[in-house]
Formats: sequence, C-alpha cells, structure tokens
Amino acid sequence: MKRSRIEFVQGTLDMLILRTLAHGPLHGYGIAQAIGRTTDSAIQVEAGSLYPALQRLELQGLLTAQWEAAKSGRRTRIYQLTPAGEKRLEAEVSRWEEFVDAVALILHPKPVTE
Amino acid sequence: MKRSRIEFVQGTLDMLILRTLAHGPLHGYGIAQAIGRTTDSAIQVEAGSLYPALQRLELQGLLTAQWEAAKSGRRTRIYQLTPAGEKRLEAEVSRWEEFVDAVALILHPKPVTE
DNA sequence: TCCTATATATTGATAGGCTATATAGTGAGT
DNA sequence: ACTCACTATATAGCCTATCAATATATAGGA
Repeated sequence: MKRSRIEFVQGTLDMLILRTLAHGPLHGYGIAQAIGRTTDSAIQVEAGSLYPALQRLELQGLLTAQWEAAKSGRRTRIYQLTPAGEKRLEAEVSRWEEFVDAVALILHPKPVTE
Repeated sequence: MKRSRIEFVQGTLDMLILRTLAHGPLHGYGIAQAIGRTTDSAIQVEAGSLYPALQRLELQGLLTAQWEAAKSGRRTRIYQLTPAGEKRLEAEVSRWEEFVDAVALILHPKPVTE
C-alpha cells in the first residue's frame, strides 16, 4: 500500500482482503486490483504486502487456496473464504467501526468545552 | 494501546496526540488520560507508546515541551502544539477521513453487484 | 524486440506500538 | 510503618506488518 508515508493501513489489510473475498473466490492480483478499483486508487495494495498477507490468512485457516491451471498456461492461485474467515471478517469489521467511532470522538468532540 | 491484538491504531497515534493538544498545552500522562476519557476507554494509550511518540513529534518540531516544577515537587513535562503541528494535524485528519471513506467503500459497497 | 500488464513470491529494511521494567512522589487505608 | 494505587516520565527489547526492490514467467501490442 502506497499513499503517503505508510500509516493507517496497518491492521486493516487483512480485513480488506477478507472483505474482498466475500464476493467470491479470487486470485491475489485480482484482490489488489479490486481494492484499488473500489477505492478509486485511494488504497493500493503492494505485492510485497499482499502475498505475505495471503499466506498469513491461509495459515490461520481464514481462507483456502488452490492453484488453477489457467486457460493460457498462466498460473493463478485462487483464494476462497472459509467459514472461519467469514466469522473473522465480521469481528474485524466490528472492531474497525468501533475504532473509527472512537477516533471520531477525539477529532470531533461533542459540544461542551469546545 | 491495548485492545485486541495490535492492529488499527498504527499511524493514528500522532494524530490523536496532536488533536488532544489542540485544546491547549498538556502533559504526557494527561494526554493519555484525555484520550481514554474521550473514547470511553476504547482507545488506551500505553506509556511505552506515548513517550516515544511525544519525542518523535517534538523532534519533528510539531510540538514544544518544557519541564514544569509542579506545585508538589512532582515534575511534569508540558507539551504545546506548534504552528507546524497544527498544520500537520489538519493534513493528517484529511488523510484519515479519506482513508476511512476508502475503507467504507470496500466494507459497504454501493448497490449493483451486491 | 521492447514495453506493458498480468501473476506470484521473497528478501531485507524500517518503523511503530507493546510489554516489561525502572524511578519517584503522593495520598489513602490498614 | 507499611502497602497499595495513582500520578508521572522514560527506556530497552521484542514483535510484526508494511514497503521497496528484486526475481521469475507468460501474453499481447507497438
């Protein structure tokens, strides 16, 4: 993920990948493209972040992977969300929303002393 | 910051500190307390994250610090936002809002295929 | 042929946050 | 007097995620 220094992203990548796979099985490169497309390039997943993340998630049993002998000889590794992955996604989204709300409380304080 | 594994927080801490100081000068411990109080403990800044962050920010000229001989002999280091700090805060908030919006696009896709 | 895009993967560097630890003063409770 | 909890600052060392750079390989267009 490029975009300015580094920052934010941290910790959200897994959630973004999981969420993207919730639409259906997809290969790594396609996931990165989907995220870029959906966010109008606001979030761009770098290969060096993507593949380690996919391995990480697979190791945790949150998604399964299998090589697909693509029509033209080009190999692709298709990832698919597992039930555990769906559950985790749900939990991550909850935590994310809570965090965003908490940050909003600091950025935009309620009336009173302001 | 505790809260589950590690995650989110990353990259937002500086912004949260800067924003908290926008209300007026404050000492480190007070900043952590303010963040905890404001977010109803959803975000808790750990000392091991706080002080390095303050040094980081001071080094970047985003805030100034000075020891205060507190009334009871207890020493406190009062931090104050610099103009550069205010400017940076503004920029960080913009980037944050953009990022949150981008994530929202992924989490809650527009009609069509969903 | 060269360039771009697709597609996967690893290495090594960087950085930020966490735990644990240390110090020290204060005030309340026992 | 002793302990505990809270205030207050600070550092060392660990962990881990992201990134840049690099490598490999195929396909299609100029």
